[in-house]
Amino acid sequence: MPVKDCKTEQLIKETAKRIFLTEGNMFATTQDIADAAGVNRTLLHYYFRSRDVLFNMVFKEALTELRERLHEVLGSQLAFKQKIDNLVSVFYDELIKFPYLETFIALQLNQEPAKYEELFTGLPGGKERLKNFLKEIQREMDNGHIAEMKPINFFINLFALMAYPFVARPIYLKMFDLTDAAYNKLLTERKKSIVSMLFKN
Amino acid sequence: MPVKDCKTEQLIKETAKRIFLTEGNMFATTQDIADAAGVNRTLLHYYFRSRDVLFNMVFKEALTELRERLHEVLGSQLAFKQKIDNLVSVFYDELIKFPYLETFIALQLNQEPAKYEELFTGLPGGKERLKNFLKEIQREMDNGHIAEMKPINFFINLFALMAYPFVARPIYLKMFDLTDAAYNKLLTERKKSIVSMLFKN
DNA sequence: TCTTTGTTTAACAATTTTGTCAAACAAACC
DNA sequence: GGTTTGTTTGACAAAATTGTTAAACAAAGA
Repeated sequence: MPVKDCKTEQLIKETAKRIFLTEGNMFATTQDIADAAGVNRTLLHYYFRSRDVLFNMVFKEALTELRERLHEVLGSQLAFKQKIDNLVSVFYDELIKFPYLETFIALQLNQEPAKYEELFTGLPGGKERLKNFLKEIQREMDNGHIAEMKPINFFINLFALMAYPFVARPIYLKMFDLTDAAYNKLLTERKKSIVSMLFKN
Repeated sequence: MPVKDCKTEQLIKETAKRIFLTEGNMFATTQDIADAAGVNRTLLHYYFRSRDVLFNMVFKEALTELRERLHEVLGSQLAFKQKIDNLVSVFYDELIKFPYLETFIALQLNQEPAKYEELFTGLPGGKERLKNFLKEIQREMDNGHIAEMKPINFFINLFALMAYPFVARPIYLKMFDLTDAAYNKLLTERKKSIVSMLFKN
């Protein structure tokens, strides 16, 4: 018998990830994905049974990976500012790979909340680590390092400044007649300045 | 003959707007929309010919309205800070009505750029007004009122801080176990603080 | 070589969604 | 009342998409 190589299975999954999360094509059909992967459409059903299973697997994997990386950063023993620095780097890496991950999760979570429940409760200690991070934020405010606000608002600001420019890229390309390269340069410059925007100086 | 009342036509369009842009259900079928509007599905085709036409009309109308309102604010003769204040108010109003408008435009613009071309070139004087606003931002930096950065980054920051919390609402509801009411309160608080976040004090 | 196991394919079936059409209907106007 | 014009409906057709099956195929081991 031939060894289970999983090569085709992996190829299909990676292609689906690219189409859904990198290119942001929510409406891609099984045929679209099969074509992009260069395989027969039936293989998609052979390995994943249905489009829905593949769709959810792709999200679950991508979000789990992101969550684990952020979890690690938040749990590190670094100084606050250094921690934020790492967080920006880690999240930027993810955004470059999957700029539409957050958008899709948000849309899906709105449509079928039950289905994605586990994605937010699956990692043990996640809630605690998040709460501790909010406390850390509060401490930094008390120390006068960052402006006074609800810690959760600081958290949202941080992610807004990182994620939004990736999601809204097509709009700003059109709006300001920018090339992809020019926009990428802008994103790189932003990366350096996000931390300084959030801290008092 | 009966007077053309357009009542049903309007009802269908408003319902589609609600489903697509307020509830964020991109996958809604013609049947879904007809059911939500309480009309026969054939009427949707009678008035709009196809799902695609309706889909595009909904976007075009919503975006055109938003663009005109922003255009007006940008063109006003108010002081810079007051102008930003107005902009936040206007954009917040739109986000409450259609939180998913920007997301959808971004996704669609990525998939079929040609189709949405006109939405960005249709308003005469739009580009100039935008350029002037960027110059205004530069002047404020020169005067030391806001931190030094590329004006376009100030622009993106402004919209990131406004729009992202609406788009990512479902994620934060889950992540921090918040009720809709609590999140709305958060959004209201943010509204007041967005301006102060962007300006030196 | 023959069997076993897993992979790939084409053809087919089922389902879902979209789009069409003719007929029924309702209101204004003669 | 009958005509006209626009509206609404159900039945039907077409298209697109998903899912299934049986058979061909390939590689490894007895």
